[in-house]
Amino acid sequence: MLPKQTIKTLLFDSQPGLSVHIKGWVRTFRSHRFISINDGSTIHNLQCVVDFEKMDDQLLKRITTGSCLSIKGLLTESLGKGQRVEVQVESIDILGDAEADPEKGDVYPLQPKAHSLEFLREIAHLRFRTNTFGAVFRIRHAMTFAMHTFFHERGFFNIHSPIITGSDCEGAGEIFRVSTLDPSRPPLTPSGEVDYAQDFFGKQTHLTVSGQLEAELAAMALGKVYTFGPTFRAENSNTARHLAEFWMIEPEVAFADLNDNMDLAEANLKYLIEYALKNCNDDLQFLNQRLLDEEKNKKKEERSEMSLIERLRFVAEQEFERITYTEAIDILQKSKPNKEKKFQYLIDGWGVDLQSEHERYLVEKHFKKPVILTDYPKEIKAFYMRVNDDGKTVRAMDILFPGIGEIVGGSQREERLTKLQERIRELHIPENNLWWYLDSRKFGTAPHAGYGLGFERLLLFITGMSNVRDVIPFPRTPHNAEF
RNA sequence: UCCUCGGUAGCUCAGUUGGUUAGAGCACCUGACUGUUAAUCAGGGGGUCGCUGGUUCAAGCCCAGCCCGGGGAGCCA
Repeated sequence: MLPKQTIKTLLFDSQPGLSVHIKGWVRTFRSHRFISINDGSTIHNLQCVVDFEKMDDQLLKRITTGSCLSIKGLLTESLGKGQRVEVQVESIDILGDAEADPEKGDVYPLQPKAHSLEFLREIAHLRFRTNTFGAVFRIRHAMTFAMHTFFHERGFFNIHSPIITGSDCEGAGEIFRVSTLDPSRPPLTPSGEVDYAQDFFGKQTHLTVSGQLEAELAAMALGKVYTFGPTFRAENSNTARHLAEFWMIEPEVAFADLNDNMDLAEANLKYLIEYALKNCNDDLQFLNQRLLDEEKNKKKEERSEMSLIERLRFVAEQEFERITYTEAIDILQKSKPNKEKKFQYLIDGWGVDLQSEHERYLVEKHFKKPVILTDYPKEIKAFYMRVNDDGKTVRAMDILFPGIGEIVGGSQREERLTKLQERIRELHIPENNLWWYLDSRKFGTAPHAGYGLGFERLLLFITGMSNVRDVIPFPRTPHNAEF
């Protein structure tokens, strides 16, 4: 039976004298007397005190780190210093043992000590039970909830864009094919190619790389929409910022221009940060301390100027710096590292794409706050972005965050049919695959804008973790789909 | 995919110019103690040194290939 009480309510809202029935997992068992138990409702553990002289010795021996217990007892004021209340144990049922002795079987791998994140990644099925990942995934939930709240409060409608799609048009990277054909003996056409007409959908299909194009169609009727779903990229990128399966939020707004788009994105990010500060305080305090402890091992020069929580407050309060690509190139060209040739890629003129080192310089050294870059050269941006009157730049915007880089990428969309077709031809995109998208420009087209927000990158910033593989429960990366 | 660093006990790591029986802390087992906060104290068990091949009288250490992981880069969110 599900207990009515959680450790969270017992620790913070309950008074001594209460009868307690609690179920949870043992974190530590000290001095044969103190069981520290956690049920996931909060990062804090409940201390359960047993009178070992009255308890069965065989039962006590089975109370190991990781085992699952059902405990009945009385809530009392704590005699010790670490907690307000504790439970005087009356009875214990062991719901699940966790072996600690290697001679008796497979040992529960988590110990009451700090483990490396790399080790925990290899036991992703158990890492939920650590303080760090408990905090991270409670915050991930809170951010999911806050994301929907943010858009709902502003009159947006959530659109479920398809996961399997038949259009390979955005050029947003390599795709994962979806097929039910037998890979070893696929049906062939007379000319010897794989005959996808006989495949499940009667054509080639793949996992979505973005819900944007579908969201644009919905925005041309519902006005303000957003998607929030998984996205798949089969790119062989091995970095702390990339996943083969990640979650993206993509708002799309009719009658909005690039300035509206920037306003929305900035408000969106600040709302989430403020929500976390307000509602995830315990977990953030823990992650804050975790980072401080980690920094103690670093050299002074490598330590960050602000703690996690200070950084969150700072970004929530700051106006993001808004500059054009052209202005950014100017700043970078005149910058010290460019003049002293410290950049690996020197900025020698207008038109080149910015590298990570340049984005970091702008955000972390020059402005020292989030930066929104706009109006990039059209050559380095996607076909659907609205061309400016200069004919050279497009109404694109990227939001760059300290320590993370690009967290948002968006644009005002090209709503003029002929201009859009021009761009499609310039980039040699097969137009007939996009007939449904072009229809939105044929029939009642309207100016509109939107962006994509990488959910895991946002979580990196909010939790202070440094690898996206540690903010998604089961990361999918090249050569890794174990769980 | 490229560059770079690494892989030694269940975990975190040390291991000297190649040289006898590969160490420590935590975890585990036995005992002591009992209001602890990753409890403490004493004793004990635990190793295919990532894999394969090579050099050498001798390889954890040197060389080659492969596998796995971290960091950085590219691609991007």
